[in-house]
Formats: sequence, C-alpha cells, structure tokens
Amino acid sequence: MLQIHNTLTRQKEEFKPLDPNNIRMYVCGMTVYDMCHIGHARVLVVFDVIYRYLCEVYGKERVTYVRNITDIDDKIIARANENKEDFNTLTGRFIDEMHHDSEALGILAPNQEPRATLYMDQIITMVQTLVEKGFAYAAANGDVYYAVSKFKNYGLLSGKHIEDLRAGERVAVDDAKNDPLDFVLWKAAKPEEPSWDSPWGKGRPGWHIECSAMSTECLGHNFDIHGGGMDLQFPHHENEIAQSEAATGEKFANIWMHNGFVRIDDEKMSKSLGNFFTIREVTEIYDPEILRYFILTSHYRSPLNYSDKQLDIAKAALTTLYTALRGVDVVPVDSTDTEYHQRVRTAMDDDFNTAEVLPVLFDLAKEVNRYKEKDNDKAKHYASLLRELSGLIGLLNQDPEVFLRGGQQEQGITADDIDNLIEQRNQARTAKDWAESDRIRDVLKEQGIVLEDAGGETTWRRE
RNA sequence: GGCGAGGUAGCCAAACGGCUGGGCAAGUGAUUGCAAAUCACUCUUAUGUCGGUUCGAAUCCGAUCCUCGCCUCCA
Repeated sequence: MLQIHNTLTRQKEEFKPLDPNNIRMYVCGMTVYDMCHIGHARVLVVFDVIYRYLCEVYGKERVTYVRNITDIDDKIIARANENKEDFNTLTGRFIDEMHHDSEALGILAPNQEPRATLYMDQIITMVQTLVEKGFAYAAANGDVYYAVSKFKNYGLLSGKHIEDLRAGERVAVDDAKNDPLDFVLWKAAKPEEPSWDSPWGKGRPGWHIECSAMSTECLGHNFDIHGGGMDLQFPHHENEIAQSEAATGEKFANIWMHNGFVRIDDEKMSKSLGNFFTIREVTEIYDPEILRYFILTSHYRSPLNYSDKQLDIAKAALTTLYTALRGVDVVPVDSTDTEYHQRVRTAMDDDFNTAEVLPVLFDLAKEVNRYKEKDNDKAKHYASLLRELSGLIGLLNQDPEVFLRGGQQEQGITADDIDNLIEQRNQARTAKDWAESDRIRDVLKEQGIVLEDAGGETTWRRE
C-alpha cells in the first residue's frame, strides 16, 4: 500500500488514485534561461523515481507525467536582452541543454512537457474566467491581478494566514493593486517586450497562471499529484490552488509533494545566492549516475548537503555495486516476488524511501560476490535481481565495464595501452619477475588505473 | 516577528514506542608472489541538553540550546 506525504495535510496518506487507470502527476519544471544546477537535478531525479515507481505499481500505460517548462518570464527577457538575442533562441538553447542533462542523469522523458508560450489561449481563457467570476480584476496600468481576499482557502497549503502575510512588511507595495497580497495574472507589455494579444491589451502571463492553465489543459480540473521544490510551496503553489479552484470550482491536486533543497555548507543552493554548481560542471568530473546515486541516498524531503566528498563516497558505493555485476551475465528474473522485491516495495511504499532501497542492493551485491566463483547460476540469479531492482530507481543501467573504466572517453592513457601493459605484466608474472610486474602496476596506478587479478584474469578500472 | 523542517556513532544517512539498517572511512583474519577486489569479523546498541509519560523512548509530551528553510524571483 503506497503511502505519500501530502504537504496539504502535513502527513503521510494512503495513495488513492482518482482513476486507477490514469494516474496523473504534474511537476513544476525549469525556467529556461540558464544551465540547470544540482538543485534542479534533485527535482528531476526525485520525481523521476516517483514516476518510475508509479509505473511499476500501476503500469506504465496508466501513468501520465507532465513536467512543464517556463519559457517566458522577467529573467528570460532580461537575459535575452543582455545577450542581444531573441528570447526564443535563448529558451530553445537551454531547453536542449536541460534535455541533455536529464538524459545523462537517466531521467525518463515525461509524457508531456508543455511550454507556457504554446498555451497562451488556455492561459488567457483562465484569466478571463477568473475576471468573470470576480476573483480577478484589471488594474489601471493594464495588469490583471488575482484578488487574494476573494479566495477563502488562501494559505491552506503553506500554512499561512492572510493577516500574518499582511502584517509582515515584506510584501512589495504596488499602487496598481487593490491589496498588496494580490498577485499578477497578466502583465501589460512594456515596449520592446515579447507580448501576446489579450482582452486587456498586449502582454504576457504571470508565472503562477501558466502552471494552472497547463496542468488543467494536460491533466484536467483535478489530478492526483502536484510536485515541485520546497520553495514553490509559497507563493507559487498556493497561488495555483487559488487560481485553479476559483476558475473550475473543483478541487485541484489531491496530493502536493515537495522535495527538500540541495545545500552547500548548510545554505540553500540557489541562483540568487550564487552558490550553485551546474549539473554540467559536476558531470564533467563525475559520472552522472554518481550524482543520481548521491541524490537517492537521502529521503526526498530532507535537505541534502552537497560536497565533493559526498560524491566521492557515492562513487565508491557505485563502484562496489558495479564490481559485483562485472563479468556476470544477466538473465531474465524468474520471480518477481522474492524477499528482495518485497523489501524494495516496502521501502518505496513508504513515501518513496530510496535510502531504504540501497541496503537491498548491497545485500544482493554481496550474494553475487559470494557465488561468483563457486556457483555461476546463483551469481547470475542475484546479479539479475540486482539489475532489476536497481533499475526500479534508475540505477545500474550501464555496462559495468563502461562505468568502471570511467566511461568511453579516453582521458590520458588509452585502453589499448593499458591492455598492452597488462600483457607485459602478465608475462613478467609468469616469469615470476615480481619487480617488473609491480613496476608496471605502479606505472598504471600513477595514471589512475587500478588492476585487479581475480579468477586468473586481470581487469582494470579507473580510480 | 509569523509559519515550518531538523539535530542519530569518525563522515553521510535510514528507522519514528520494544527487535544491532546501510554506505564511506578505519582495524583484524581468510585469499593473493605482494597488492587490488572479494568474503568473514571488529569499530563496545549512536540518537543536542534537561525533565516527564511508559514495563520499555532516538521514537510520545514539556522545557531549553543550536542549525536550516519559507514569508521576495527561486527546484
């Protein structure tokens, strides 16, 4: 029985799909004006694992996963101006980069990836509905605002009270608004800005309305899961609820899921703080799977402290796992209901507890190693289980040789050179010339190549 | 100030009323020409502090000290 923590109720709840034949999940994706950083990697990985598990439980054809792209907003316009390029060129480029990073991290493509600029009609229609229903108003400056005080449940998701928000002096004063808490649905275009025609003149949508319109269009008035980073809880998701529920008169998302932040030295990693690493920077040094593994070592709602040391540890752990798989054929698994399956299911059923899944993988690796040289059939059996269960969370999908040899890229010494040196060393060993044998091993060691003489064969891996 | 999350052995991190999770690091043994890898064992059952509830608490309650987040664009 799958239990999911719901931000709305602040507790774990049994997951009851609205329609078991169509599980629907919407996740707030990226604003594409720059490279993705590790924080983005976490959202991608976390919800990828959730998507994978929903597919496992309900069947892939019964799950619809939508992750949007925000391709028009202030930052995009500002960056495009800086670069003196069309904003579409800019966003197109970074969408490609995002897809590149996603693929590297083993993220499955969502079923739909709506872009705000392609949903202008739906956005405008929703704003219009809100105006007609009295939840929104056009201001003198051409903007359209949502009247927060009209929505009685405002603050339910984030646990905030309108009075508190008003008391806090941090809400920007804006003369065009009737109430400082009101937020913009439609922004009147300034000269030279990209804009779309609307009943209120040329302009562009506010950020929050984009997600309301796209999720409704792709998934319907109500759907099962709405996710995103913790920082979106307020105001973004709060505002989405206000917009969607006011517009449709129906309950919006059933379950709200928020993943914890990635931190650097106990501080949130973010663009505004400038303390971020891009996915690209990290994956140029570490195999992307190492980053994925690192993200899965902690629960998705916990904060995750990023450091090179942690990635080194993740690398060591993955090396152990891949070393077990090395040289063992994978065969179809005969049972899908072993104790290992059950342990993984129990862990995943408990609010996607990936950290609990990892010990199962290590137990399987241990079994593989135990039988590797004694009982090949058993070794194969456990290796296959390991592949299958790790695959459930998108791990260990590579060829062990590729992972252990540090990917296909030839940095420094080539595989042929290594093989030649190993051959020379083996000749020396046959001649019991240990000095020569050790010399060659040291030469390779200096190149970051570690030799392993197991079962009469010499294999190598990069450190 | 309002609201929220958390403090678990050397490091990371699960468990959330009873039954040593796991990884990394370290040590011993087996194995090896020596290593590496692997296996077995060890690293004395660790839970911020002070009280309380309970037969029993890391887990519940209260107090207290720290850390972090949201309240502004942010995954």
